[in-house]
Amino acid sequence: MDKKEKLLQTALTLFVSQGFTDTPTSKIAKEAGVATGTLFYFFPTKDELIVSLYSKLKKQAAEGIQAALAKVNSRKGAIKAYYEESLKWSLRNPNEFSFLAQFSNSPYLKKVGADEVSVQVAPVLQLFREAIAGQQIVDMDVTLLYALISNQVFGVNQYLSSNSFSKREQQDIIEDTFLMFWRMIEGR
Amino acid sequence: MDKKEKLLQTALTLFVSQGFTDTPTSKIAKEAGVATGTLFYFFPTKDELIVSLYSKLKKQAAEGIQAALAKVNSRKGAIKAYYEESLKWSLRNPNEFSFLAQFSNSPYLKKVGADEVSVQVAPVLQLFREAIAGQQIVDMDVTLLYALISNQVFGVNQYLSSNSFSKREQQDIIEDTFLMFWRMIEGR
DNA sequence: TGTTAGACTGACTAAACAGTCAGTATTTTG
DNA sequence: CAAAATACTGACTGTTTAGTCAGTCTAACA
Repeated sequence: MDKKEKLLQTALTLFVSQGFTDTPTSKIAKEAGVATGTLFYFFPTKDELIVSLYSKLKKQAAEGIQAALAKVNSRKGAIKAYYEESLKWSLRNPNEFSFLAQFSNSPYLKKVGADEVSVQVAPVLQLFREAIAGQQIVDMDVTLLYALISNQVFGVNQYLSSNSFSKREQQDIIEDTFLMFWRMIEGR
Repeated sequence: MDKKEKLLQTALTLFVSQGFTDTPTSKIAKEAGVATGTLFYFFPTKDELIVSLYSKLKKQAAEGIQAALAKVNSRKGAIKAYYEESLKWSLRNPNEFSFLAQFSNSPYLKKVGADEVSVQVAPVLQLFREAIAGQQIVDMDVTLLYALISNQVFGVNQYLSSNSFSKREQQDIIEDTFLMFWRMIEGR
């Protein structure tokens, strides 16, 4: 496998289990089966490795979720698809999700361009805007709606991943909590 | 002032702006106006300093919020009070809140006893249990309800603190979002 | 007043770490 | 094939850092 890719993958595992700063670059290189110099050949500094990993995962997540949106036509269906796919992605990729959570609550977040973050968010905001225009949901700042849906996804993920449910039960909880979310934001 | 207290306070500020591991103990001591040895006199290791700070803040937050609960009699009122006070505390204490968020998403969390965490949560779970028994809200796992309310608080805090609203506007948003939350969880 | 205990000091050290670099292997190109 | 560019190596270094320790200061008590 590509050594650069192997480094990112190893770094992910180690970062999730020990945190950014308690994971020495030497250990990442060793575990990935490459020389220390190689790590710095691809990533000039440790910080750039961390930020690269963030960008890669964020993009990866967004693509998977965005793909599911395309298959839907109704507006409520699109928001539901976004909710469901976000949750399913996070359950399928617990390490990736945990890394993103840790990163987003750390001072590293500042090292990422604000526009890089907003690009991923834009399509969801658009979805909310259309639903407001169509009077399907309450008329409020779409960034607040985005904060609400993201954090509900986060909370339900927390709940699902700290219990051991069957696939069927998970699916039910995902659907139930989406209906609750929809009830929360729907107009009237 | 108490040097131990001064150390905790200084550590908080530095941790929030630079992260745990990019804040050397030497800097904490210097900024707090004490010798390095003093820091290790009170906290045997840096990790214990971090965990102590977590425990202190968590307790502090819980007390403030719990106090407001006592003044309320109705059940919906109690849940509303919990929601409002949590948000207000987090807005009044942004550094403290940011530290707790960072800590909770870091591998340090494992170093805190599980029961220490659950003690703070118990009264809220009880509140939900009673509301379910009284058929005021949907009958679902109270820990899921807890995950939902906590994360909604977190999301609304995020929104409020990244915009500059007047006190009045803040209050309105807090109340509106609580009503939405209630609509989400109320039984039929 | 002398004794004792806790608070506090800061120069010091041993270990760990990010990043370098001079050089070797491998692949691409002309 | 030669030459050039790129991928990769790992021993090494300068710096930073958590934590130590031998000893000082303060206050209370007997």
